[in-house]
Amino acid sequence: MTTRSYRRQDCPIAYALSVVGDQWTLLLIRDLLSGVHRFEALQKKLGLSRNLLARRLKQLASQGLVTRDPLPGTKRFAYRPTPKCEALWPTVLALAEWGQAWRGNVEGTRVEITESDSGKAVGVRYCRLEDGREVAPDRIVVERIRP
Amino acid sequence: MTTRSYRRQDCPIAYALSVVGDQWTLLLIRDLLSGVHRFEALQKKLGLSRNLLARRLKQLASQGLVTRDPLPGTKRFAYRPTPKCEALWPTVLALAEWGQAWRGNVEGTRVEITESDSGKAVGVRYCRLEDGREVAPDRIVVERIRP
DNA sequence: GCCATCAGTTCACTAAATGAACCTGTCGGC
DNA sequence: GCCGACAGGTTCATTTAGTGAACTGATGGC
Repeated sequence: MTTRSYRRQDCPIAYALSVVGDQWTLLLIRDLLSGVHRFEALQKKLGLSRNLLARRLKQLASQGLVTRDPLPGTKRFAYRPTPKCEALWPTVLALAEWGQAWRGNVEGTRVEITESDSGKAVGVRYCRLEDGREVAPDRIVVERIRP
Repeated sequence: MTTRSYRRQDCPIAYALSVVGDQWTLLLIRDLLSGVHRFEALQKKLGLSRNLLARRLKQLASQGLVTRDPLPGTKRFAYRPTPKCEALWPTVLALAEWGQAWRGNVEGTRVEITESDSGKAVGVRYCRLEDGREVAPDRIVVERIRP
């Protein structure tokens, strides 16, 4: 990736954006996470230039977000998300919730999150780590701690 | 903003990224949300060109994420986040958590989320909407519902 | 053997970001 | 009432990044 000036910022958000913060990467990750693993399929689904897709995949591989696995018996490949990539699910879903809530009354495709066994609706929220209870947005405090 | 091809995708994530998905916007929002409201201060803190900052602020204003309020008695302005912008807190904090967890053992600045009255640690997690109980990541199912 | 598909690469072109200089208005000092 | 500093921009030349089309080369099905 490029050496943007914000990479030098000492901030986990800046770090995260230096890895996944360009125009296509989070959309690419959305598709990798939802089971699209092949070059052609990704290119067709996203509509970005093959050129750039190849570059992005290399970058993601070099950052440890995807692996490039040869499909057995062929010369073809599957790009599979690693745990580092899967850990972006909450980010992607937080974006999806925001998009749904604020895109106006466009009746488009929705993203629904449910609990696997009960089928009950789930959202990306704040939780106390201690006991897993939800905390309302107006009761949270965000601090930056410098080492 | 530009008319990138992914804007035409019918997906709330693509919509969200069409608004906040470029290189600087989420970093800009991080600072707006943490109380930096002035043009000069934002430019110095972020280090992006004044040029581009002016453009991004206009775009964010036109999308309803910030207001440009004249400061009383002066010809100066404060850029303040609207509720639409504040609704991006979970996205920003999910990115921060990911950045912290995966940037390797760099001992840099951390972002800590706590509950205001108890001071207990809080994280961005999945919660059942019904009763606000945390749901483990391996028990969630994500579906796209087409209208 | 032939055409289609997959996984790229190369290249010319366009769009966007960068960095520096410039402009205007205000305030404070003197 | 002149000077410098600062806030909040705009303009412009240069650099960098993204786009789209064409090309390569290996497989695979029939």
